[in-house]
Amino acid sequence: MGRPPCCDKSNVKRGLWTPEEDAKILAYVSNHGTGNWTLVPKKAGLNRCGKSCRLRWTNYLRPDLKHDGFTPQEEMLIINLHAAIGSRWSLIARRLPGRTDNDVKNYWNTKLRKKLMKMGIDPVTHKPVSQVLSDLGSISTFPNTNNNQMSFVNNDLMKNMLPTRTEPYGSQYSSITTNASAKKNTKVDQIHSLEHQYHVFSEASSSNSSSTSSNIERLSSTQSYSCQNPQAQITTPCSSFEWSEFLHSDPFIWSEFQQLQQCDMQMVMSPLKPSSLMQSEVVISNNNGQVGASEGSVAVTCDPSMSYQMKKQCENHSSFVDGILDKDSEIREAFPNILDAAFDY
DNA sequence: AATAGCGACAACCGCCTCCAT
DNA sequence: CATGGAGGCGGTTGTCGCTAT
Repeated sequence: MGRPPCCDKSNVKRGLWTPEEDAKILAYVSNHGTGNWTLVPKKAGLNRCGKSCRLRWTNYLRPDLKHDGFTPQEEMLIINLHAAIGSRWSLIARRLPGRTDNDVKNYWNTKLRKKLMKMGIDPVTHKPVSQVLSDLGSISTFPNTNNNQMSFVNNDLMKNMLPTRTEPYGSQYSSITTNASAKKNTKVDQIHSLEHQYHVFSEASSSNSSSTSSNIERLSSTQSYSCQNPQAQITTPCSSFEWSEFLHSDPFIWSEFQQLQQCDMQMVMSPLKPSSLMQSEVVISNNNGQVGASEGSVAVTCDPSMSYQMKKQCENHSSFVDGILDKDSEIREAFPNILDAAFDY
């Protein structure tokens, strides 16, 4: 037999918390600490569900929480992490001291997602819209599904498809797209290769979303994941995904994140990108221009001058948009009829 | 002044995994 | 071993305050 119910759901207060209720929670936690939340309502004299008490504490009352606005650095970190691991808000929040998963989730939904869409970036895949449309075009013969990678295709996005030049942005995207711009003369198939690698990772991470919290921790293993998402198998020929491969090419997610946290915030803004891009381009530095690579890891270049260049790129907001437009041109050259293609949504 | 529209954020809902019984 | 609640999580809804009309 299981445990007894934590509370009578039909007989507990719901809705916004009063200062008095907050005070009771705070008093209880200061005396007894956290844990065993089912007992908290009774012991603290609250007519609330224990689960509700726990949420109130973790999302609002915890003394280590920040209640001020998100900084640009935090904003960039959220975007970069979302690009890498998707909407694992609790994992993202762990990288942001004083922020909760609810904070991050709300900030993403109310601000960042719209911001990216306005810039012509698909907030799901973090790719330029035209690039995603080309991907969609290539799979347009398949039946419509609930694949979340297509979920962005809505009127709001379509209205904002074209990148604007007014939105300031210093980010990974600046670096990504500047590099994309630098690769202007690379062959189309090389571009496709990079896109494919990115796709493989995106699908691998999204296809395991049901196991949420443990995924990133598992990154330190060399376990091989296969694509479980049927749509992923259709859209990408990913028979399997080697986390070890990804780790060796991505110093950000890979093991020593704390090391990165000691670095300059510009480093934190370094992109999470397809492996072949990462290997030659990621530059990480701290104030001394030094960073130690952990055992068994790929050495990470530390170059203060490069960090400075990144900063300049970030300050130069137009470079990001220019990069997007350059990438756009590449795609349009490769798929001249991309915008004429009929899509099945 | 009234109110519709919107953004921000707190809180809830439903699902999943873990674990006590 | 089976059951069912606790805790954790992401998605969604509700509420409040501000602004435009």
